[in-house]
Amino acid sequence: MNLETIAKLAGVSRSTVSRVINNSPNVSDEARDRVQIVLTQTNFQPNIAARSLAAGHTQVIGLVIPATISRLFSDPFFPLLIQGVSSACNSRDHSVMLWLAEPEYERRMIRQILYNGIIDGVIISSAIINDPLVDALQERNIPFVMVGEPRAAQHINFIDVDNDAGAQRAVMHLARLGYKRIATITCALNTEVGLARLAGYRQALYLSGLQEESALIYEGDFSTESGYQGAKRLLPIKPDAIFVASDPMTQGTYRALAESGIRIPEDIAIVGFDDLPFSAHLTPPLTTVRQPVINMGSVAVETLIDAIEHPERPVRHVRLPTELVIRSSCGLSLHSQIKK
Amino acid sequence: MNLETIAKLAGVSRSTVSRVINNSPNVSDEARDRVQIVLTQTNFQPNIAARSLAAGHTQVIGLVIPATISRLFSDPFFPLLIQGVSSACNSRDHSVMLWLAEPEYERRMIRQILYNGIIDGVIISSAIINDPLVDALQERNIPFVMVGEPRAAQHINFIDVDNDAGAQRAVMHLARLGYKRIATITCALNTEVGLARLAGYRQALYLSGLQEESALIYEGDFSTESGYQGAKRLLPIKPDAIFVASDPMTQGTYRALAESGIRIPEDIAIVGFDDLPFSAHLTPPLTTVRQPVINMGSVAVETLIDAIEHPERPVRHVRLPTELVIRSSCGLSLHSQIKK
DNA sequence: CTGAAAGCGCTTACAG
DNA sequence: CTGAAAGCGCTTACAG
Repeated sequence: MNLETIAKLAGVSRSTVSRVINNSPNVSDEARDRVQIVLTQTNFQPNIAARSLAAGHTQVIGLVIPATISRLFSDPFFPLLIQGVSSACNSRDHSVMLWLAEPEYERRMIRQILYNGIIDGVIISSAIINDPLVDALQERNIPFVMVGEPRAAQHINFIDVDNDAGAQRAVMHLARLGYKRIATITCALNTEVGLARLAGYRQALYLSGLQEESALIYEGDFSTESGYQGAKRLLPIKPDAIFVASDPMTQGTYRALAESGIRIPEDIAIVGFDDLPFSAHLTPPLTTVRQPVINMGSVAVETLIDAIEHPERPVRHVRLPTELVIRSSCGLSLHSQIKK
Repeated sequence: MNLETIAKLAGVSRSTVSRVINNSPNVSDEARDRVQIVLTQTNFQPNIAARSLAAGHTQVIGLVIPATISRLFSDPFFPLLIQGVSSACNSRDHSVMLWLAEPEYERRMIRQILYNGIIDGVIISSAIINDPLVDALQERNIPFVMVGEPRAAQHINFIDVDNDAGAQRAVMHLARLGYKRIATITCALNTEVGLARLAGYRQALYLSGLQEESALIYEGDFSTESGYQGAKRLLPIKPDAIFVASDPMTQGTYRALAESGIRIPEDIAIVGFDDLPFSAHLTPPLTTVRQPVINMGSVAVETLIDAIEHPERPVRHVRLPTELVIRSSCGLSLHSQIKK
């Protein structure tokens, strides 16, 4: 079943069939109708490989996620992102090819991604700083967009959230509620997110006239385990609130507090960042900064497709809004007052 | 950069280059060496689309996961599986194309999967019963393997774990420790896993001379929430142990018990099924049946590639072993005794 | 063992 | 608006 077959059935040439499939305007209504009918009757789907070869584009995009294996499993961020990308591709009639990679991927994988000749562009999520893939992509002029603002962003399409402002917002919330010794468990500080959220924390302390204290800052690494360790380390110096810079770590923090018999929010307040599906189901439900992850995936796809179809358009930096979701882990909030 | 270029550089024909790339035995050592050198020097990667068109295969496989969105996020099973598939593909020099779908996918997606002409075969995970994709695949004779035994499995390649035996093992463990009123929170019972694990539970009760009691069986749906609801529902009838048929539900169960002030394992024992990364980090660490998810993904890939390359070989049913991992949620176990 | 050539299923100037 | 034809980059009988 190929163009030839359809052409014969519709009584036109291969060229015409190709034109109606690709929505070319240069087809008479009559011809278009005849072809359309055969198309739907036969359930015809053009061969992507052939199209790729002839047209130079495939309607398939690559999604590469260079995250450590363990983070991939424990952080719902990734399934969420994949879902956003997948569904947007779907509705735009594209397909997605997936590469999961340890942060230091091998040259072989990069080569595969670059030269397989079957991909119109790529989305990179959570790249490391100075990702070699990024250089290669730029050099070969392959369209790509990053999820998460990269270090040198001027000529790179990216989608992100304002991590700095979001973090600041979360910590200001704490400060306004009257907390004085606000600690933080950061994300890995060799990532841009990690840095940005820490900067937001500092800003907020500054704006609130609170003293920064290095003992109150614990460097985590996104993992639940580091949230646990962080809490254990912080407790002896008695913070009255902790800003945990990524929700998965929050689970470890909750556990550490429970073990020490410290109650949330009575004895200590917790704010998170992400608002993943589980965050609302912690005990107590977590007050946290919401990041629209699925939406980030979709917007990344839209941006990529746009960059593929209009290479002349300028680079795009999309910054999606963040939102503080108040639940009951900070006490004193409207929500928890109602509960009492 | 294409075969032609390489051929020129190596002083041979296009055909010869193609042969060395594809490991054809019909090449002189001398020619092979010359080509090989140019190949590595130029970092050449053949165009998949062209290969596909010419050879009829692409070295790319499709992975389709028809799970509800919410399950996709909350159940680490999926990232784990994707990881297994991805890494096995990688080491076999294949790529993976991903389709996430709500269980009732549209005809359009099925068509895309079937006819895109770029996929050598597909892996389907967690298919629903009577999945239309499966029928279509069979009809068109496209190689595929399922992760999770399907209802009518005779002519279908699948990878699974012995869910029945695993569940039985878990419940026998409880029975041997002396628990008498053993309840269960099942997986969705419109899935094969759900049915199989329930069957294992029943078997174990029977073998232990325990009375089955319908009030002790609560139908969950894999979600944490259902684990919570299940526990709430079960508590009033005072079970002394619960077999929770999938670890994500276990988190809800733990929460419900904590809210009611019921201690694990002192007041009630819990066994799970899956052994996902978080299972070891619950408080107390969960005793559960380990399922080698990543490995299942890899074996699925191996099986698929084998089926693609050797269509004449018989259908394969792979059943990976399960293992009871004893931690401290059932009390009385070696592990918890040591801790005391 | 090796090369010239046909062909995979499309797209897209080009001529009409 | 439409069709004949060239061409995308490979693979693979076929002949030697």
